[in-house]
Parts: sequence; structure tokens; C-alpha cells
Amino acid sequence: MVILAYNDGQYNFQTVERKWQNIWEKENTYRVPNRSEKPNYYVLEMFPYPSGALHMGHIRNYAIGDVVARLKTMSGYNVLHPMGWDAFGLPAENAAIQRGIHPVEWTRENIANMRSQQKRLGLSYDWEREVTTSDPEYYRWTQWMFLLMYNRGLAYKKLAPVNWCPTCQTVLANEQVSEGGCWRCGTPAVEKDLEQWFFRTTDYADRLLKDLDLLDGWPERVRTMQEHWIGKSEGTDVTFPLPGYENGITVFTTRADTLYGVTFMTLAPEHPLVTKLAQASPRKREIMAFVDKCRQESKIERAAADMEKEGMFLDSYCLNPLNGERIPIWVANYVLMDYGTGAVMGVPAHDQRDFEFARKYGLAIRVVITPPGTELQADDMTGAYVEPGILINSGPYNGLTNLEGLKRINAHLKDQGFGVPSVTYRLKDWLVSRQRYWGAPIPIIYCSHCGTVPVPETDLPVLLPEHIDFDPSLMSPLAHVAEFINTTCPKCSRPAQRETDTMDTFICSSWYYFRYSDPKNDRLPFSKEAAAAWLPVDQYIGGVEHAVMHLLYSRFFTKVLYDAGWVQKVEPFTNLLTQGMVIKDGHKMSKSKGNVVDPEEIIAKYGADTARLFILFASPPDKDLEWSDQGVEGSWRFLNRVWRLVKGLDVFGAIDDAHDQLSRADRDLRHKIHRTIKKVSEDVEDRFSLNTAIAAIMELVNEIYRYKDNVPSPDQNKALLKNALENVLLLLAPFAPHITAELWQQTGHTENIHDCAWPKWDETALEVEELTIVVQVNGKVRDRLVVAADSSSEEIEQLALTAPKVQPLLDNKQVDRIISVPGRLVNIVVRP
RNA sequence: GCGGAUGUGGCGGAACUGGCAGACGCGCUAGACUUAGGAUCUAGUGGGUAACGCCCUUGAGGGUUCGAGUCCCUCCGUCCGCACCA
Repeated sequence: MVILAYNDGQYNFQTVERKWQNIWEKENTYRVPNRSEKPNYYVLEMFPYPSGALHMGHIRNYAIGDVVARLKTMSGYNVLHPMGWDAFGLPAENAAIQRGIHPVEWTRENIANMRSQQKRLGLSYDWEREVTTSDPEYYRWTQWMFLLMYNRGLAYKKLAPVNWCPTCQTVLANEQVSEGGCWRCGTPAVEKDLEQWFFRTTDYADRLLKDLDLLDGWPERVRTMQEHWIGKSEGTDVTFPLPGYENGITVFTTRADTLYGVTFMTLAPEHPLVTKLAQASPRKREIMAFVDKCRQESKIERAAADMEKEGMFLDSYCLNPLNGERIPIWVANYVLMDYGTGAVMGVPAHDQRDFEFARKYGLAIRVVITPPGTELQADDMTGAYVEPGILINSGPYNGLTNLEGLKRINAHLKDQGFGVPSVTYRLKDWLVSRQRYWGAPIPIIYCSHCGTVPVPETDLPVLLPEHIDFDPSLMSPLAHVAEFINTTCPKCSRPAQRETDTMDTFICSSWYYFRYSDPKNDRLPFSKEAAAAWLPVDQYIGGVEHAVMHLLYSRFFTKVLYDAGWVQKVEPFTNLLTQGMVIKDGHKMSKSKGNVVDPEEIIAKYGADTARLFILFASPPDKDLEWSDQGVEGSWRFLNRVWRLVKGLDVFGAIDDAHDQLSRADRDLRHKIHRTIKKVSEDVEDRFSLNTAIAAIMELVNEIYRYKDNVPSPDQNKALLKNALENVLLLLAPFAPHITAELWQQTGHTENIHDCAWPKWDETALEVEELTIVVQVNGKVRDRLVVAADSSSEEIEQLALTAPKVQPLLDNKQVDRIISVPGRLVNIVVRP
């Protein structure tokens, strides 16, 4: 606080901010009813994981959301702006393991600290709606959601090879693994078979894809990412007969037109036929050793780009369904069991991967599509030919375009019973089981008589046991708590065992935005009326890192709840803003890089208003933001400039104003006021351009200073100045809520500034008396003309042609034509 | 490899529909006030040049146009996402 010792003229943000935060807290200013006479508006920032303290990314997220919330409130909406905690998850459990703190305690302390930080930011949350996902009153309904999925046939259990992180001792979904390692700790993932609960997201794949069209309030790039993630692919399931096996081998292909070019078949190492076929091979031992080797590499490693393609011949053959040709069957590491059918037909001439594989193992390459006019020779090829062309070596289909061939071959396959149209998605079912303590227990009971029995709704929540052994070597902590496991069957009352897996935390965050509409409901997750009053979220704001998983899962939940009749809309978030990262010295802020700026320090030194203002001013919200300590200083100076301006002008008392006519300076200032209102309103509401909105307010402040300094005191229009200052404060209020509230009160206003109406601009004040017209000759600016606003194009052109700086350039030249853009420029096009 | 961004002064960025490039802020320079300045105010600040003139300038090169940071083509750099998807 060195600065304050020097600067007696500066405003005391500590006092001001504390004062207003206390008032807002005491008066419950931001509590919002579900219904009022105003229209509802729901703005939501992605709720945080309570890691311990807020970082700059949080501040940015909340600052943006708070501007929207406050602006919408001033614009006459009943605004829901809630906050809560995504409180289940690994770090709490790791803290328990490493430091012996119980997750309940650790989470409670972190939330208390972060909530107090949020309060010191002056965010307009309705704290009465706060939710915490690790609270039994919340996870009770998360369990209810699981039962909803279960009862609708959308939750099921299967044995599946999963990514296993040896460090976290947990299963990782494919999408939770980055660069071959666990997304949390980086440990290389290995493969392991476990019985797991899944949600049938693939049942909704088509709707998740199609309804992206409804999301025109989302960034294009997020929709594209989801589209690629879902990865719809339309093709054919083609069955290759396999002597001795009734069902043959089925492959999924989008390229049935290349069927005559199949020279080998490849199976994934996990494919059930591999073991069977290997039994018949003299090299059985070798083959099984190869399969084992493949299975030890995790799926992630096998999917790596530079993975060497490897395979082995299985000493078996299947038959091409079109011509009965014998096709050798291989097992290959590049075929994935969980995409398509786990078997791929090898067409080396027209698929690059197959081409590489065939060249490596000396398999035949047969061209069946050739560019028109030439005939492609297999021996000359250096890569697969994947372009369209004309079918050759394809029996009755020779000479057709491959597209026409595709249609006819598909029809033929269908007739003969060898092929059915098929759609395959890249999207997988959602693995929701976690072998962890700190999550919502899956509400399932296993009874030796009744089998798998869901916990009755009336018995929810299934509570986490408090006393727990966090020995990290225990795969699943709950599996060691007898009083948790042992229960009675809800159906037959015999002794039975509970499921010991807990739920993926993405489930908790897939429905929290519904809970905010009715957070205290102890009979339902939320009432239909409350949800209908608020949902969908009008404006959702969060990091682009959630572009796929969280947003896709939330969309899935919303659709299921819609199908079950709980909600009226099929999409949860009407408008989405994905904010950019906060960068320092060119890199993302991270502890490992040592470039972290602690928000706590900034708020302590400059206050919340300055911190918020800088972070919003430094960059457009959807772009990355380069942190600058000096930039913060600039925002601090600006707020002080506003403070001094308002305090220094005595215009708020009884106004005895003799100015019944506006001077030129008055009219210019009035014009600037209304232009600023228009610009700020449009920048914020139409295009989220918060940085330019703040710049416009700064310009207005500069203009008021100029007026004050340049117009002699007796000539100053006090009513106008008062109006100017009031508008500055109103426009600035959503960005810097404390200082504006204080100045508003200090200038004699009794109403809270945040309850005032957002200012409206007056179109007549936007009209100008004079315009500056640029004069160009051959596209180069040569002069500027100040003309009356109502001048005609002809008048302006005449003035331009005779302008002193222009005329010499027209000597000995012929004027070809003159282009006039009204209100902007005149371009005189000349020839020598 | 595929997909998506993105490239503008010393720095963050502005220019919304093809019409004055560099708004606003930071930094810097000079001055004022001052015991002092890390406060405040004034003036200046893209580059070149003796020039209030003139020329150049939005990653590079071409093109369309009266006019291009903005549209089209080719290339280069940076960042992000996904990746054997049959």
C-alpha cells in the first residue's frame, strides 16, 4: 500500500469496495425470484472446481459474466446469475492421501476461500442459489439422474478394455488422455479390463449432431469441434464369408466401390476371431505373442501418428462376397476394436494405411479406380489413389464412375444378403464408472437372488461413508468399507452388496444449471415450472477447453431430460461465449512456467474494479489475453480520473442554469455522450466487444475533461455536464460496480446505480452539423474538406475539384470519373 | 498428416458492410507543478527524409477494384485441436 501513502487525491478503493460489498450482502441485493413482472434472463459462468484459490482465468470468466448480468439487469430483465462448486474430483482425494485432510474438510475450506474471493470481486451472484455437487443434498439428485438413465435403458454395464492410470488408480476415458498419458498427472496410460458402467451417448449421436444446427448462438469453431467429435460416417456393413464360420467377417466401409480391390483382411488384436483362427495355425504361439504385445500397448500408444504398422498372417482366408476370391486374413495393430466392427478390408491401391501395410508385407496391390484417360499401374504407385475415377478390374462394374459403382455395388450386396447400409460414429458411449471415493456413489445394489437392483428413489442419497482409508494402493476405497457395501436388497430384503464405483464428475456438471433454477427443492432435482422459467441458459460463458466434453455431455443430459418430460427445450445453452486464455510472457499461466500472477495481489493493490476493468479492456473476451502489470496501472489511473472528474465538478447541486441555448461546444459534448451510449450498448450487446466499449467510455471521459478545461467556467453548461457524468457512471457501472455505486451515491442519488435503467441514446443528438470528407486522387488521400452535413454530392465534388491541394494534381490530366461515398470520401480518378 | 484459428507501431489492441490504417490504453520523449514524483497536467510519439512537403507501411508475393488490413490465389511463420475413423 505504498502508493496510498503518496496519493491523497486517489480514491480509497478498500473502503469503497468493502462498503458496497457489505451493503449488497446485507440487503441481499442480487437475490432473484423465479417469476417477476420483468422478463427472465439467465447468465451463467461455468462453475469452478474448488482447487483452493481463484486464478486469472476465473477472474476473466466472472468479470465477463458480471458485465452481462448487470447490463441485463439495468436493461430491465429479471436476471438469474448463480454460482456453485464442481466439488467432487481427484485433487481432494490426493490431498487426503498426501496430507491426511479429509476431502470434506479440504473441499469446505477451499470453497470458503474462493467464495470470499468472489465476494471481494463484487460479483452479482444470488448466493442463496449456491450449489455444491459434493453436498448430499446435491448428489442425491445426481444419483437420481443415474436412475433416470438406468430406467430409460441408457445406463448399462459391460466388460471393456479401458485406459488405466497407474498413478491415479483410475480409469480414463479416451478423451481424458493426452499425449499417451493421464490428463491430470501425465502418467502413461495402460490397458486394463474392468466391468464398467456406461451411458448410451451413442443412442443420441444423431440428435447431438443434428441439433448443432439450432445453436447459432455458439461459436462456429465449437460446433465444428463437436461435429468432428461425433464423427458420423455413412457406409455399409459388408460380410465376407469365412468357411467354417456361419457369420463370416463383417467390416464397415464407406468405400464399397473399392471391393474388387480388396487383397487382404485385417482384424484388430482384440477381435474374437483372432484367437479362434490362430488355433488352426501352425504359428499359433507366435500369433498369440503378437496379440499380447499389441494389447499391452495402450490404445493411446497404438493411435500415435508415428506408430509402426505391424501385423501377422493368420494362415486363414475369407471370401470376397462379390467374386468369391480368397482373401488372406491378417491381424494388425492399427485396427481398432472399438471403431466400426474391429475388422477392416484392405484396399491398398486406394487407402494410404492399407498401401503402407501392403508394401511392408509384400501383399498384392490391385488398382480398381483410375483417373479418367489413363490407366494407373500398381507398380508405379508411391501412395494410394483416393480421388474419384473410373472403375476397372471390377467385373460388371468396369467403366462406371466410382460413385455410380458405389450405388450399384451396395444395391447388389443388399440383394445378395452380404451388405446392409450402416452408420458409424466416432463418438463412444460414456464411461461413467470411477474407482474412487470422492464422487457420487452409483445407486445400484447387487443381490444374489434379484441381480442388479437400482436403489429406490426414496432411499436416496446413498451417502459416502465418512471414515475411509485413503491408502493409495487400494484400487477402490469404497470396496473396503464393510458398512457401506453390506446392505439389504430393496426387492427381497436379503443381504446384498452395493456398487462401489462412484460417478464421473462430468455427470455432476451436466445438470447443475437446472438445479440453480430450484436449488432448495428436497422432493425433486428441480421443478418443471422452475426449469421452464429459466432454461435454456441465455448466455453461457467459459473456457474453450470445455468445447467438447462438458458441453456435449450437458447437451446429452438435456435431451434425455426432455425425452423424460422434465424440460421443454432440447438444448441447454442458447448463446455460448468461449473465452480465451490468460497469457503471460507468451505462455499460458502455469505454476511450472513460474509466470502466475495471483489475483489476490492485484485486488489487494488496486481493488476489484481495477482488476476487472483491466482484464476486460486488455483484449476481446474470446481472444487470449496478455497479462500486463503496467496495463493494470492504466486501468487504475482511469478510475481515479473518473473519481476526480466527478468529485471535482460541482454540478449535482441545485442547478441554476441560464443556458437555454446550447453552444457549439455544448452540442459537440452532447453528441459525444449519445454516440458513446450507442457504441457501448451495441458493442456489449451485439458483439461482446467489451474492450472497445471501455475504450469508448474512456473517450467520453477525455472529452468531458476537454470541455471542462477549455470552456470558460461561466459558459459551462452545468446541466449538460451533470448529464455527461451521470452517463459515464451508468455506462461504467457493469464494468466497475463499486466506484460507480459510490460516486452515484455521493452525487446525491438515492437509487442504487445498479437498479437504474441503462441509458438510451437520442437519435437527434447523433446528427452532426459538419462532416469531414476525404478527397482522394487515384485512391490516394490528398485533402480533407469540412462541409455542411446536408451538402449534396455535386457540391462536394465541386469543392473537391477546386481544393488547393488537389488542383495541381489535375493539371494536364483528364478527369476520368469521380466516385462519391456519401459522408465519407470523394475519389477523383484521372488519366494523363 | 487432417482440421481450425491467427499474423497490424516498442507493447496490448482498434478499424463492425471494401472507403482517412494505428481508436483506446501501456511504454517512451519533452515540458509544467513540485522538497520530491512512482501523483497530476500539457505537448509529441508507425518508419524514412533537410522539409508543415514527399515517399513507404497491416507476415511475403501476385490478383480483383476507382479504392484492399478487409475479397481471391500462392507461399511463410506462430498457436490450438484432433489423429491409423476404414
